[in-house]
Amino acid sequence: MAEANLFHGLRRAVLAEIASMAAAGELPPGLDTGRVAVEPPREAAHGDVTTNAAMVLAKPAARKPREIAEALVARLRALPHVTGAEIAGPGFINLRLADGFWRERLRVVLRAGTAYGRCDIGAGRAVNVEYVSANPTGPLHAAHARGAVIGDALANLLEVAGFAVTREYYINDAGSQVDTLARSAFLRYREALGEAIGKIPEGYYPGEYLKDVGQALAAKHGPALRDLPEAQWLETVKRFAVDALMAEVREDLRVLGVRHAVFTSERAMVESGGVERAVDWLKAHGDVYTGTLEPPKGKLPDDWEPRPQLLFRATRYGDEIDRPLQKSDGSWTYFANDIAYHHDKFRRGFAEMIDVLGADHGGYVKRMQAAVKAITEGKGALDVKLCQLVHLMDAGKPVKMSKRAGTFVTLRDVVEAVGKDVVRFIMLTRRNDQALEFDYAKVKEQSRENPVFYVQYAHARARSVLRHAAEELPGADLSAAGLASCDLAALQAPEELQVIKIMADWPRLVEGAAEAHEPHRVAFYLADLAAAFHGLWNRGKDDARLRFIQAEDRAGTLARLALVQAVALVAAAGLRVFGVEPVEEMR
RNA sequence: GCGCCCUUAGCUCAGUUGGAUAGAGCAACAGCCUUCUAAGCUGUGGGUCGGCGGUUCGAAUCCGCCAGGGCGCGCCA
Repeated sequence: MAEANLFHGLRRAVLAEIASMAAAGELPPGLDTGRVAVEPPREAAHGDVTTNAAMVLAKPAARKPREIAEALVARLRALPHVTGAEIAGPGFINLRLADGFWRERLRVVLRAGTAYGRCDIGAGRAVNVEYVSANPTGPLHAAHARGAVIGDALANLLEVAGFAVTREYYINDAGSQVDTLARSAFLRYREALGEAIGKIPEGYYPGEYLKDVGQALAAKHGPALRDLPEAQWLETVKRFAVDALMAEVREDLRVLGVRHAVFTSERAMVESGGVERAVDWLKAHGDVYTGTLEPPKGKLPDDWEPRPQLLFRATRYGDEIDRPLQKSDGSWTYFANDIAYHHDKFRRGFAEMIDVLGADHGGYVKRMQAAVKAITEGKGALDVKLCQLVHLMDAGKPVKMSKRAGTFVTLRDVVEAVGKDVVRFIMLTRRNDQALEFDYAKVKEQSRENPVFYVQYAHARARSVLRHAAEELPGADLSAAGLASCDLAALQAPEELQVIKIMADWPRLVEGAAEAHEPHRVAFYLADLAAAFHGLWNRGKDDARLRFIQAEDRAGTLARLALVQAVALVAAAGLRVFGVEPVEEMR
């Protein structure tokens, strides 16, 4: 089978020519070619392929870029499929490839079918992607959807790139927030037993959703807990409430189409001695000491007093200050627990870890990366994807939310309003570290400006043509495999070749996006593919020769259907990375 | 006050890990189309890449300082 990423082969060909130039004495031997890039040029006008080889080699070879380029371009011109090679700018070499070469790429797409774009840069390495990890103190709200979708799409992308991915959710069920949850649930329990509880006091979770938990507690325990001192009901109620809310969270995630393979309980990890294990490990490596931190610069916390405490030597691993592991009451800080959690991930075989977190964790990244470096002796790597805010709008007006009043828009509200596929796609139309505007009205609009619609429409349009063709050409094999072996000579128009070139770039895009951990690149790719396909379609309006189905031209029709089939395949492959169902028709 | 992230066309955003004359969609302007296969098409104008320095063949991209916005700043998670 032909190599999916055609630029790999081209790069090898360029390097082979460089080697033979060295052998012929035209270049010094043993040059480092690591920085030689062979890629599509930014501008289509510059040809199909560009390489910076002459410029990169100029310095080590002590030659002028253009001199090297002259010699190299003559050799590249002789390569198979190369129809043009020229030197441009400061020493770029631009290549043009034969139309026939591109037509053959179409067969590569069709033969690979739904597997087109898969690659093996991951080589089966284990990667742990942790995402959502919201506190189990309430239903997921709209902002959680972004992290959920980014994490899920990134996991899909890494799978396509050949990694062994584990999707993980960290349940923060150990801290004081779940104590607050338990007290709030207990209040609702008393309410369910008929007591008038009045206004929910400050410091409790006011959300209506806790009424159900209170009802369920009352149904299970009757009045048995009501008159006990807190110490005797807290554990029971906490566990019950956390379980109930995690069930809600899982349901929210299911509605969004997000499924984690592993749920790790912070509490279970702490109770099993995970923190001691991790801290002892750090102690043994000299990364823990008892010391007193300088007060933070600027405004002091009201109750600041210098206090010796157990510290992690984060400065040794690139952080600004050393970080506390224990609170004043001797219990572990959240950070200590998180070190233990990442230690645990590493022990489970994950050297590569990705945490998808909210932007409010920004100040936390350096210390966690320092900790991962320490706890894995430099063998592990942690990438943190911070997700910026989502601004919910409706027709340009902000949707009102108040966390204090407990009136926030839930994830489920959003999914019910526009559908999971729209939520998923839109959440991926911006880089994770940029704020995103989510406008109910705009995301449902059926227009060029709405990328979900535009991309889905391209897929639906392609599928529609194939359905139509099946009626026009009874008995023809219009499957991808069948069309892969038809005569493609009719594909001559620049618009047709342009669509093929974009599809030929899909494997390269997957590699780059997977390496950079940037699923949003897929959204922009799909929009480009859709634009080229719609453009081709529109050209068929004025130029009948570009219409896909032409009764009097069976061979040409089959060739164009091969193109259409490939567009459907690639669009579907991209949408599946997003966990979005490609639609057969627009409704 | 300190740290992290962000700043690209009037607006919304890309920019392939340092490449060429910085791109796309809206909006604006100028035409076309009014019916086919499915909710239009073509063209034009628009930029100090927040600012100033530095690194080098080459910077939106890397480094330093400054400005503006967001987030965070021991005993919240």
